[in-house]
Amino acid sequence: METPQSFFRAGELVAVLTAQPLDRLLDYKAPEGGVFLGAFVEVPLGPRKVIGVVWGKGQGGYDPAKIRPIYRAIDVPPMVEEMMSFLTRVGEYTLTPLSMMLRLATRAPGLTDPPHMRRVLGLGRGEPNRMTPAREKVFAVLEDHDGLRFTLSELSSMAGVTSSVVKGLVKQGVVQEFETPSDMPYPFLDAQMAGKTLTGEQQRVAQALRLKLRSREYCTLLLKGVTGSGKTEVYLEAVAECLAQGRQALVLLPEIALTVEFLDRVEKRFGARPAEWHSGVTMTERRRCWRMVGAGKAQLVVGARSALYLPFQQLGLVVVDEEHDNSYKQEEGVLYNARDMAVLRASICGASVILASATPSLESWANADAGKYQRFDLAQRFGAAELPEMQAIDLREDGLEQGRWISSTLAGEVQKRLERGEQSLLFLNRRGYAPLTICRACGHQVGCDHCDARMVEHRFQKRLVCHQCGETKPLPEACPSCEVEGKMAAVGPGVERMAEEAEARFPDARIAVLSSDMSMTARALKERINAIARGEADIIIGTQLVAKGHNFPLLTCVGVIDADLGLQGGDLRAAEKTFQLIRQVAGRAGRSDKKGVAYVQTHQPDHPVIKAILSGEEEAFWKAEAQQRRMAGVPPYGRMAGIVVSGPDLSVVFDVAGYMARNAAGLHAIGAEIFGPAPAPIARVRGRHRVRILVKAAKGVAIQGALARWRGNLKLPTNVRVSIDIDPQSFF
DNA sequence: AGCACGCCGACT
DNA sequence: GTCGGCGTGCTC
Repeated sequence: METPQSFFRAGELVAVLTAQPLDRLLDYKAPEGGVFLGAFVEVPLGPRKVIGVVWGKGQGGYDPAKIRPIYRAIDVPPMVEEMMSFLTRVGEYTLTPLSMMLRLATRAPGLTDPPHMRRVLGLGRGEPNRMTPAREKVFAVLEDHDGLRFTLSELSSMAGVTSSVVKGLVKQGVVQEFETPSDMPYPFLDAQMAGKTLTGEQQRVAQALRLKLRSREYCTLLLKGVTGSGKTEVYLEAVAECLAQGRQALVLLPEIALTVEFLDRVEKRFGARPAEWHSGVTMTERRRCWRMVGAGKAQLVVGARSALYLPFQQLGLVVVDEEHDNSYKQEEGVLYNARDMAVLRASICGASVILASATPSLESWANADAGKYQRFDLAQRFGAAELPEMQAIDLREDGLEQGRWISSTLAGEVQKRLERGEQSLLFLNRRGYAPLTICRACGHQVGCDHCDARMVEHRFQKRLVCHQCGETKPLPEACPSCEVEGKMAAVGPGVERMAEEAEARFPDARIAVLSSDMSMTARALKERINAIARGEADIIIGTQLVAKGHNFPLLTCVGVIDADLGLQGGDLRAAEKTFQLIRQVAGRAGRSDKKGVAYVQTHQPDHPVIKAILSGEEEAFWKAEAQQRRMAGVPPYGRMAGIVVSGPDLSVVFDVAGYMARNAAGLHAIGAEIFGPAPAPIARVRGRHRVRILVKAAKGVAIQGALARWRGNLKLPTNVRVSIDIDPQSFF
């Protein structure tokens, strides 16, 4: 039955939301045949045709003579009301115009195209004029796969003949061309297939998750499991339950590199691969994914944060794996945290959320502590009995030589592993060769011309690279400032320089560097990691890439080169991030039956965070950290917003920001505090100066309204932009 | 976002 | 005199 509001007859006035940055709805006339609420449509806008969604009944108030009809409805199922309300709520929360939200939800290629067809070949009629051995092979393939059809390249490679053989047969009509929709349905995922045998603990947690799914009511579950405890196997049971209910499931991963391994696991568990959605998939594949999800025909999607905006028809479960990972925070365009928006989306459509991590974010820990999330712990490691032993190496005692970063104690431990044929991992969260290049004559530091960042030397590429904007330039022979030649020097270590030191110290060892800037596809990277995991390297040198969920069964020694690195900079989350990262890296050691040890090089072994890392007393760490934040009134015990004012002229930008800070009565009225303006963490990006204001309010206060009015009242000079980041990731 | 309209500097 | 810079405003 059509409810009165859900269908509009031809000629009726409807409000359409377009993906143009208009920030309001436009009225159109419903087309011939009418349209449903939520229908994806093409509408005329000025001289163009743009995509839109029927958002409700017409608002009126616009010259009726100028109202044009909807051009046509697009051949995809209408947006469900849950999705419309999700986009509205995310927009309100993040202070993003609704049109921009729709843009996120329609980021699929060829949405307005008619269904793509592709040419496939099957058995035709009659006999070929002449039978040859090559032709026989083609017929053999077609007859073996009774009635199945293949593309030209599939058929010729399966038959082991060139495509011209097949083309010749097509010409005679004995092999026939057919048209078939090119968006292939995804293979069926069999939720009834038996999974891996679970341990008692895993089974108990899996069963609890299944029961939660069965209630079909919104809930968020925090699944905390130490590295190697089988978190994935456990939440795949929840996925199985969801699929068995006929609902769709979404698994979010923080990094593309993790998807390949995850796809394999899904295939083992459900007999086929799920849909994939992230920046690495091809246009055709994206199109297929979006359309199949919208048609309710993709049972499971594995993807990056933007997969949250896919047009699910009946979403039952969202898993946010490695939920503490800060790459879930979108830092450009629409500023949102995918972990939090996953919870919002699930709460709107009665789905469950599983937040999985070995080292949960303080936010999730606090929500579980407050009873908002239900927490499940997997305490036991599968196989290996315990977490690696943690040992501090006090760099004040175990001194380092100039230009060296591996202490003699750590070197000795690595040497022992080499002799035993075991692997060692040296962890340093810094890409490139050296983070800083200075002139020994005048002290000049080489910075990026467009940003405020220092250029990082990448010796493999023989260039300096800006990690902010990607700009590169050759290593200068002479100082760009004083022009003295041959005095440019690399200062500080990056992974490439660590590799150099390791090669010098362990000349016979096979050394592999794993860093996120190695331009590799996800598959190639996974391939390399697998090769290393099989034992094709003795010493692995890596950035935080290695902390994220890869298994190295032969690894028994982890060396954290600089545990103090993350604690500098005074960021609010510095302690939490350092704690999580080092715990994650340490968890790489001793996964199979061999015991692992993690050596943590530090100048401050008595620092509370370093002590918590070493002792492994997580609950104590969290309680202490929570207390600190509660006292400071910062997230998750207070609300924050970061306002970045940017423009090409620094003094104009500062004037605007200063004016904003002084004229914020509306914010003071709701009890908010204002800090700044101060230069933003990265004070210049691509030629634009950035100045930051921080707004802090009590937890219960909805600051969006006041912020929106504050921004709305401004008359900004041209070229100056103001962006508001609710719940910013970094604070200073 | 695009695209047109419109008002001021350096060219044929 | 005009070509074209991009600031401003509009799109149902």
